[in-house]
Amino acid sequence: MRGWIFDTYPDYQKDHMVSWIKTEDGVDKLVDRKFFPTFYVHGSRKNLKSLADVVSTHKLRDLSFERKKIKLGYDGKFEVLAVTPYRYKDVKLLAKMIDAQGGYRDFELYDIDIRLAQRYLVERGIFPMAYVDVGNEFILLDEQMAMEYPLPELKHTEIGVKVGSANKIKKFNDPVQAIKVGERVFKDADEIDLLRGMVEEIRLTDPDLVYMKNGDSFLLPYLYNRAKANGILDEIQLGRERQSSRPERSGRSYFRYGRVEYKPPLYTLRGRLHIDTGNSFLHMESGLKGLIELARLSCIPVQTLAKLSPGTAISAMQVNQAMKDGHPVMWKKNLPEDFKTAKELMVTDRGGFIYEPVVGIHDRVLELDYTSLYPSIMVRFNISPETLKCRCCPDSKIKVPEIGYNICEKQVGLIAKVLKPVIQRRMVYKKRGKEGDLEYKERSDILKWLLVCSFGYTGYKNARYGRIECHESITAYGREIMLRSAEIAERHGYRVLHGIVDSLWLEGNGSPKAVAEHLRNDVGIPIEIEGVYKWIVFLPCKSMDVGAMNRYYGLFENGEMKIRGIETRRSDTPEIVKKAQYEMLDILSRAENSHEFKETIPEALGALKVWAERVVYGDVDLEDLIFTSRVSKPLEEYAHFSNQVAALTQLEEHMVDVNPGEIVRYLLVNSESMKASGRLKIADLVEDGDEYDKKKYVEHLFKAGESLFQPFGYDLERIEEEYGV
DNA sequence: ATCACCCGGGG
DNA sequence: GTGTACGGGTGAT
Repeated sequence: MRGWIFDTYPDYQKDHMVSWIKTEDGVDKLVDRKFFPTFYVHGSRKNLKSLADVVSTHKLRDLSFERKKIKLGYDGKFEVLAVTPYRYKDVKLLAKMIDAQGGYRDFELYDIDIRLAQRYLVERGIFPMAYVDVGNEFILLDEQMAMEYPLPELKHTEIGVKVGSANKIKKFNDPVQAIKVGERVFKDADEIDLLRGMVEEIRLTDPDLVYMKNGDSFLLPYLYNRAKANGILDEIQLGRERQSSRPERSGRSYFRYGRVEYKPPLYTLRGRLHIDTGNSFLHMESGLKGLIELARLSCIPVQTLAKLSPGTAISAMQVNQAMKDGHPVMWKKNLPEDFKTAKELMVTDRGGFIYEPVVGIHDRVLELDYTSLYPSIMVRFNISPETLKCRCCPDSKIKVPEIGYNICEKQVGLIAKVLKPVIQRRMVYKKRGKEGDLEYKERSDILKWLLVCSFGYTGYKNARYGRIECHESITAYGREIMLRSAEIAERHGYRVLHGIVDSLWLEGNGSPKAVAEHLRNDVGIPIEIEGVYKWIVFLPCKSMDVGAMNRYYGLFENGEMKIRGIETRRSDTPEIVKKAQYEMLDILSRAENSHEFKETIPEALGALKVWAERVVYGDVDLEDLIFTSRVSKPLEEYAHFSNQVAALTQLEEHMVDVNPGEIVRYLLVNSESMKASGRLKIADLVEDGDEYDKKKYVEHLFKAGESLFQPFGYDLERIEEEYGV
């Protein structure tokens, strides 16, 4: 049988691996009962010996002493205890027990926390969506690094549900009103019939992919709950075989980069791929073809990958490379869950190149970006945790600028091995994508995110293959390159207006192409002309009179605008403020230069005044006035009576639980009220004709005007005076 | 003035 | 078993 490895996952009840093979005429389920993961423990000989005695009292498949290359970048072997647990779920349990036994100090554990499917695929030498011949074993008819690969035709459908709730607060207990499966709509019937109709439609149309918006966060748990309430839970089968209605992993709130996030329970389907189109970052960013490309590279099956972040994927690729090189993977407890872009990370850590912006408007500004500066540095200078300050090349000719660390000359580091092909693939895909092929654009887009996040995963001390010295070295090279670039630009007649990490804004009459070409040749890292602005405004901090690093807006020669840091870009800005600010920007976009820009300001503020009038006279869609905000903790932990507290209080009265990290939506009724019900109204309860805090909304509108025009003498006070209603 | 708390990526 | 950026904003105390 020939086909594509469509999905792979462990069955923790039966302790075998399941693969679904998509063939020309259907889908086949394949069970592999011969896969049993082994993990390794390293410690002193004495400790290992006594550990072996303890561990051998447990039911195991195998226990032995072996020699393994546990040090990355070193081929010498060390004695380890190899443990093959009896059951899949015992890997973590035994590891925890052993770790505790050694006082969290005596033992180093390896190959504990690798996704089983990923490990299985790597050990079998296959990968997701690989074309294979399946007999007694997998015979690969495909290459993991191939840039052209055949893919099966995949049938897809989308499920959507209309909830019959009394008000707009959707609850798990509200009955189903209608269900849409692809083009079929089930409605005007008993709830049981609606649910059965959906199941039957899925069975008949037999899709490979099931898209659901908020499938994890609402739809699937809701449908299971309704089926249960109607006593037909066992009939709800949306996959290609029966499965539990319980999620793969339960929901949880967790702390990530200074804020609380909520990850809902995750639901997978057996034999089909469920993709939550509302919650899959990778799918939203790139689409199915991007997901498939990354699944192939990372050995994370598509359905799983759809729920993960780019950082997790890059980390998986590093793990795979280590496994292929014969290195067991050190157990890394409590990895950061998600990614942060190089810009975010670097600006804050003060490691990246920064040239404080010259506040105000500037004409004819050239923006140059190194698209993959940090990944390129890692590859070019071979920066990796094991190559940096390596013992084998103390006199290496490669020395990190400013810091002077030596870098290995003898072997290519893990990070470079992983990133080099990613950079190369991205370049090729990007080119083809620009020629109009959407599939290549999707692939290029997903690899872009991989590259953007790769630095965070190498520089961060908590990352699996992270090392603080890597972080320092990459930024040191980055600064050197950017300073040199600025110098070269100046020789071309430009003046640096602003610079940050990998971008430069230049004012002057040089030739953009000539300077970019010069930089490309001199630095040897791809640089791109982001564009030439007819004009660009760098904004100051509202409180102090210094340039803010990431607040600006400008108009490119092609008519597009680039906007950063102001209200339109924030998720907690009500729609009406965004609309008003967009309208002002739209009016400004007719200005060809700074002179015309300044003449246009009154017209833009006039438009703002119209929005303020609408607010005052009640000529607004209440939906446009809704604030959206994420809550960071449970109600009782808040110290101040903020809008979030008022919203949470009101929701609690309506018996709605909000997990830390989830959002609340509300209409501001009276910002001065110290009572929850007086302060605001939950968005789902808002009705036509509801009153709202006109004064406050007008103030928000005018603040959005201030954001744009503060450098031109229009502060809040003046706008209120001249354009107040 | 100081403290508390939220956002940052894209569409 | 444990820590968690930082600059920029708004709003509460």
